[in-house]
Amino acid sequence: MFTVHKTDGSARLGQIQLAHGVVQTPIFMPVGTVGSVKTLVPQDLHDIKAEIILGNTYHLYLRPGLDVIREFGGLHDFIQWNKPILTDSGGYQIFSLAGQRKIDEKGAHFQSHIDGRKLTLTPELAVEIQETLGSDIHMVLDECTPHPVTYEGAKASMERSMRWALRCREAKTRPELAQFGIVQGSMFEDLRLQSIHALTDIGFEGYAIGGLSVGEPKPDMRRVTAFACAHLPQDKPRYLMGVGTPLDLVESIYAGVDMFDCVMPTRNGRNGTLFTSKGRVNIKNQRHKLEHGPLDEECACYTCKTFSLAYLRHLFMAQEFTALRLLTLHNLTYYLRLIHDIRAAIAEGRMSQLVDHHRQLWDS
RNA sequence: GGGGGUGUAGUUAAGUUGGUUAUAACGCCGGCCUGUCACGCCGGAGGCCGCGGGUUCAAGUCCCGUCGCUCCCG
Repeated sequence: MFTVHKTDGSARLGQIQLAHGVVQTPIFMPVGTVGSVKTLVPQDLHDIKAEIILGNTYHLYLRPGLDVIREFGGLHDFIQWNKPILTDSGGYQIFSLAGQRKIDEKGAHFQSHIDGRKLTLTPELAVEIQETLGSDIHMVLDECTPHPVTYEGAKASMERSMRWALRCREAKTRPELAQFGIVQGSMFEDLRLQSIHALTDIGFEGYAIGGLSVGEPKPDMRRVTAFACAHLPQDKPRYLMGVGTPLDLVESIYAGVDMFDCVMPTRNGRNGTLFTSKGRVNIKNQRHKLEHGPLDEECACYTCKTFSLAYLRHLFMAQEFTALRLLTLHNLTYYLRLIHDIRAAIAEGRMSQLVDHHRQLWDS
C-alpha cells in the first residue's frame, strides 16, 4: 500500500495506494472541513492538481448528518470529488471547542456549536461515521493535547488516546479503507515513544503525529517531529497533522514526514496573506495599490497569470467574494507547487539546498 | 420675511445636573492566523467639538451674535 521510491537524508519520495487512487508523497492535503475546500469547486482542485482533500467527522456528522451521506452513498458522491479523501476524527475539535465539551473515558461529550444539541463522540462512533463517509483514510479518535501541559497531564491524555486508538481499530469493519493512528505525548520524548509503541503494537496503515502546532515554540515542534519520525516504522506513511507554514513543510519533510494538512493556505488566503516565491504578501498593504504585475511572477496559477496585484487588492478591499476564491486558488497552488519542488529535490538529492533556500526566504 | 431643528474624526452618530486624556461604528494604515465555530482576530493613526464673543474655578455642554445645512408657514 505504501511504497518508498527514493530517499534523501530522512526525506522520502513514495506513493500510497488508496481506495480512490494513488497519491504521491510527500503530499499536502487541502482542508475541506464541511465537504468543500472553501471558495473552490472540485474542478478547481483538479486544475491545481490536488490529489487528496480533508473532511471532518465532527462537522459532517452535525451537518448534513449521516442520513444524507448514506442517501448519497458516501462523501465522494455527495461532494462530487472522485479522488482520495482523508477525514479527521474530531480529535481536533476536542481541543479547539474545549469550552463546550467534556471528556471522559467513554468519549467526548459536545454541545453542538450549530444548534446547541448534545452529542457524544466515542471512538466507535468516530469510526462508524468515517466509514459511512467512505474516506480513503480515516483517523482514530484522539485528544489533541493542549499546550502547555504537565508531564502527568500529557501522560494521562496520551494513554487515554492510546486506549481509544485500540477501540477504533477494533471497531474498523471496512478493510479497503485505511486507518491511521495518532501519536500523542506533547513535548515529552519518552511519552511520544510510549505512544509510538502502543500504536505500532496495534498496527495501522499509517501513523500521524498529533498535538503539534498548538502554540509550542518552533524548536519544540521540530524536535518532537524529528524524534517521532526517527522512531516510527519505515514502511508506513507519516502524517504531521495540522502543519504548517511553507518552511514547516520543507523542514518536516527533511525530517521524514510524508503527509500534511493545514488550513493556512486557505484561511490565510481568505484573510489576505499570500505565499509567494519571494515571501509573504499582505494584500491589504497600500504599496500594492498601483501594482501592474502579478502577485507572484513565478506562479502559474490562474490568478497570477490573469490579474494584476492592484486588481486583486481592489477586489479584496471591496470584499468581493471573487477575491477570496482567487487568493485561495493562488495559495493552494503555491503549496502544491512547493510540494512538487520538494519531490524533485528529493529525486535529485538536493533537499539540503532546498531547505537552506527556504530558511533564508521565510526566517527573515 | 417668520418659526423650528441641526452643525463633534474621512463618513454616520453618542456625549448625563457644565467636571480627569471627547466615545463608538464604518472607513483608512499595520500586524496576526498551523488535524477551520474563522470573508476572522488584534493593534494604530486620525478632532480649532462650524466661527466669534460672553458667563464660570471649569464650556462639546449654558448665554449672545454670526455663518452653513435642513424642515414648516407665508
